[in-house]
Amino acid sequence: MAAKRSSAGSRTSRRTGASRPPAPEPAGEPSLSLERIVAAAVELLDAQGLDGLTMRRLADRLGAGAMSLYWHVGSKGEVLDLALDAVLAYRGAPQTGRARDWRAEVVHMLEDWRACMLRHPWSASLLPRRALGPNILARLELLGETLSRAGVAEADLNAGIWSLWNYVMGATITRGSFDLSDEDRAAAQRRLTELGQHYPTIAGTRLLLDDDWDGAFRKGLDFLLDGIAPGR
Amino acid sequence: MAAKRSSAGSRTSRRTGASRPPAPEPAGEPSLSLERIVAAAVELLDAQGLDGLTMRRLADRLGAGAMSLYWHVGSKGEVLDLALDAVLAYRGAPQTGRARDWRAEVVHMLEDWRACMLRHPWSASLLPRRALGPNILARLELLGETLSRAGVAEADLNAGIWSLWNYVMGATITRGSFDLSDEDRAAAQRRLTELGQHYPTIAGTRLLLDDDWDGAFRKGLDFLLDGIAPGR
DNA sequence: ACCTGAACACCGTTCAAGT
DNA sequence: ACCTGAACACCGTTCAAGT
Repeated sequence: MAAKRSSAGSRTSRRTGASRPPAPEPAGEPSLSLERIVAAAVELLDAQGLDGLTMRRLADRLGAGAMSLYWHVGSKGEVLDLALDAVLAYRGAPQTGRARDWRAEVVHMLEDWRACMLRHPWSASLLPRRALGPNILARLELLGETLSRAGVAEADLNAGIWSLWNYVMGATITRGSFDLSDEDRAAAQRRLTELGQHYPTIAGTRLLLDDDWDGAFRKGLDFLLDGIAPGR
Repeated sequence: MAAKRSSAGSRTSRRTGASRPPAPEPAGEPSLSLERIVAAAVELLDAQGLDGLTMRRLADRLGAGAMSLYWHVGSKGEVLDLALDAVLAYRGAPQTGRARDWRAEVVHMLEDWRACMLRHPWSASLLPRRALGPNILARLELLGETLSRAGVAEADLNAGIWSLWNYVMGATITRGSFDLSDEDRAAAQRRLTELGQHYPTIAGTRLLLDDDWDGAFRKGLDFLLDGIAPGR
């Protein structure tokens, strides 16, 4: 009953529905709607990054005047909230016939979460700064439910959920940022090697040149899960 | 020999040194210098946040014209880099007479790291996006050295370091962001309770109202350290 | 109900000068 | 060597109108 609480459906264009026959995409600009705005925002963010999203540019891309957006949306922040939630829906683990390992379930969901954010590199750094939309809450719920089923004590449940959140956020934000500057990373490692006497350990392990991001993510996640539910 | 490679000392005002007697702070504005600029930037960031730092406002606060900064600094990004590094120096653990537990060493350094960033709430979200300065590298080196001493296998060392980095970054960025909006958090939890049938687990554990940030940080860190160096 | 242009109060940075 | 103001090409958002 409390299903359609979000604003997503309330103001969208009904023009094509009621008085006219549902003219099949009349070739011209199909006029504004929340859905179109959010979709265009995601495209623009993917193409140009966080700084690339500008109300003027967004309107341009939609063939509208800059101020037309403000009828559908309260502020630029709202556009960001909606774009973020749009990008984080979870389809769930693939259904094998058999009941799934709790650990496989958690790993699958978190790797998918990370993958979603890396596909939209602006999203990771944005997520901790904005309100938690329904898609994010659903992921947290799945996490809590699965850990609980795995036997994590009630008193440890919140700490377990947040530690996984923290790990995934930190890993993805870092990965997304460093990705932009392979050049800088190599330069940093070069400087680090020059200064070998100051940083012998991490110069030796070539910390800044380690390229196996996916493997390192999985490995750290295993460390953490080992600690959260030891011996399972 | 490669010690003073950073730009920090190269262009600073020598006015008070050579031709004049070292006039003891002549009451007027002491003119610009990299040090003064960085110090003012940190103050401004602390007071107004990331969006509050503006080249014009920064110059204003220093009693200079807006463009004067650009003689000392290449861009706004450079100001951010320097402010960030200035804020992350590590004094090391307090020296007790006895050799320190490796685990206590790691926990101390990471809790201090987190505390530094929370004292300057703009810093956490900035750190993963910018180059790694010497203070940050020194912390990573300490981490690697300590884990290695604790017996973590060479092959696991980078993964161990990065997983701790990820955890600390995620935790601190999240903490710093949520701090700004207790109101929103309460509202989110209220909505979450209303929608109890959709999110029964995290509604039950009151995930969004959990206020013991320090305790949760420590608990998650213990999970992770248990996984990185099991049984020590 | 939906969209618009002009205007306001800002940005970071380039440039040609000043001292 | 150090600092400056004017100017350029932008921002998000308010407002008073248009249809």
